[in-house]
Amino acid sequence: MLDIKRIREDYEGVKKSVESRLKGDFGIGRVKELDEKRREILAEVEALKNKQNQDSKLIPVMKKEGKDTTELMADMKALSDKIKVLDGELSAVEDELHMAILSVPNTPYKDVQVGEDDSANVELRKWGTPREFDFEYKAHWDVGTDLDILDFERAAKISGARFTVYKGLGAKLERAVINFMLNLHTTEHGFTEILPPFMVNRAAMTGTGQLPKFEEDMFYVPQKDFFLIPTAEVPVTNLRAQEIIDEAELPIYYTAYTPCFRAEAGSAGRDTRGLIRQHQFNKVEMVKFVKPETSYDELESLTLAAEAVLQRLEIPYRVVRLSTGDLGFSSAMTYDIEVWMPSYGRYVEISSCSNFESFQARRANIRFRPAEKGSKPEFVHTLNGSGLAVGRTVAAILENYQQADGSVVVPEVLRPFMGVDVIAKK
RNA sequence: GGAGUUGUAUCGAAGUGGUCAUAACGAGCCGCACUCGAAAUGCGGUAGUCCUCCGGGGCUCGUGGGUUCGAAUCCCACCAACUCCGCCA
Repeated sequence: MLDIKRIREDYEGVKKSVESRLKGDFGIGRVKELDEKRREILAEVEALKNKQNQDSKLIPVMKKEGKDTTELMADMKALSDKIKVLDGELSAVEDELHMAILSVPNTPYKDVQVGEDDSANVELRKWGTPREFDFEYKAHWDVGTDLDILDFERAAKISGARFTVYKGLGAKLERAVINFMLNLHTTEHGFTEILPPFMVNRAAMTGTGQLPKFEEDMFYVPQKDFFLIPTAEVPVTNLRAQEIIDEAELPIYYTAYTPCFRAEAGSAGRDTRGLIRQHQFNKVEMVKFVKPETSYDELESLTLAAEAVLQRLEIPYRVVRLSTGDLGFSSAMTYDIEVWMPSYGRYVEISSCSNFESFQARRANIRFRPAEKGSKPEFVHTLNGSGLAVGRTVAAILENYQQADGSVVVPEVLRPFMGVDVIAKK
C-alpha cells in the first residue's frame, strides 16, 4: 500500500512512477477522487460529532438542576440521525478508497529500468560456466524417472497434473537440500529459523499483497476462510504484523522452510513437464525487517545469501534485475537468480529477492520505534528472497550433475546429508 | 463440536448508561531529588491514529453491527485466550 499522503502531495510523480510498470490499469486516479471525497465528508461529520459531544454533556447537568431536556433531546435526535447518515456515507467511501489503494502496486525504485517484460531485464553478473556434455544429456524429469526417484505418473493418479512424488534417494535429496539451505542461512548468514503454519487467514494474505487482487491464484479452504500459503513470505512477514518493534531488535532475519501452494491460474501449457511449475513445491525463504535507510544494502546481502547456496552446490547461475513491467505487485526492486538448466538451454528462475520498502509494512502495520527519545513509530522496510526454491534446485542438480550412465553425482556439500556420493540405478 | 469464564494502555486490574478515559489503583520502565554509590523513599513522566484554517477537533475499551439524546457499560454476531467435556495425532 502506498502512502495516501504521498499520493496527495505528489500525485503526478506517484502516478508516473506507478505507470512506469506499463501494463494494466492502476486506478490511482480513483484513489485521488475518493480521498478528496472522504476528507470533505470527514470535516463535516467531525464538526457535528463535536457538537453532539458538547450538547450531550449538558443533559446530566440540566437534569440535576431540574430543567426540562425534552427540546434539547429532540434536537440531538435530529443531529444524531444526520451523523448516522454521514457516517454511513463516510464508511462507504472509506471502504471503496481502501479497496482502491490496496489495488495500486508499489512504485518502482529509481534504479529499476523501464521495460515491458522480462526481455528488458538486465543481467548484472554470472557465476560459473555451463557444463559441456560429451554425451546426450537428459531433462531432469527423465533423469529422475529413469532412476526411479521421481514419479509423475503416480502423482497424477492421486492428485493430478502439476504434482510430483519423490521416492527413495529422491525424497532424501529434497530433504537434504532443505536442511543444507536452512543450516547455511542459520549458521552463516544470521537468520533465525521459523516453522510457520501453512494455512493463513485473509488479513495475512492482504498484508503481504496477495489479496485482494490475486485471489484466483491461491488455493482456498472455504471451511475456515483460510488460504494455503503461496510462499513462506506470507506467514513469516505477517509474524510481526500489528507490532511496534524496538529499534534495537532490527534488523530481524528470519528463514523458513515451507511447502508452497499455487493454483497456477493462467499458466496452462507452460512448463508442463518436470519440477519447474507445480501446484505444491518446497521452498526455503528468507525474510528481513530492517530500518528504511538500510534496505537497499540489505537487498544486496540478501541476494548474496541466496547466491551462496548455488555457489556451494557449484551450479552456474546469473543474477538479473527485473524491469518495471516484470516487477511483482508489491516490490520496489527485485533481483532474480536464474540457474543454468541444460534441458531448457538457458537460465531459469530459482530465486527472487525483493525490497518492498514500506509497501507491505504499511498494509500489515509493522512499525519500529526509533531509539531517539520522543520519536514516533515508523514503518519498517520488509524484504524477502527465496533461498532457494527446493524443487528447482533438485531439478538443477539432476541435470547439471548427471552422468553418461544415467546416474547423478551428489554435490559435495550434500553428501553429509545424503550418506551417498552418487545416485545410481538399483 | 458442546458448556462455562474472560478480552480496558508495557503488565496486572478498577470502572456495569452521562458530570471518574486527560483510563482509578498496583507493578514495570525513564527522568529528577536524597546518597560516596546502590537499595529504600519522595516528586514528575511514561498509547496509537486521523483531520487541521496549527487555535484545535475526531476516532480507538478484542472486531463488526444494533438499542439510546448519549454505550467500556445493554442486545446480537464474529474472533481470540483459558477451564471442563467430546473427538483426534
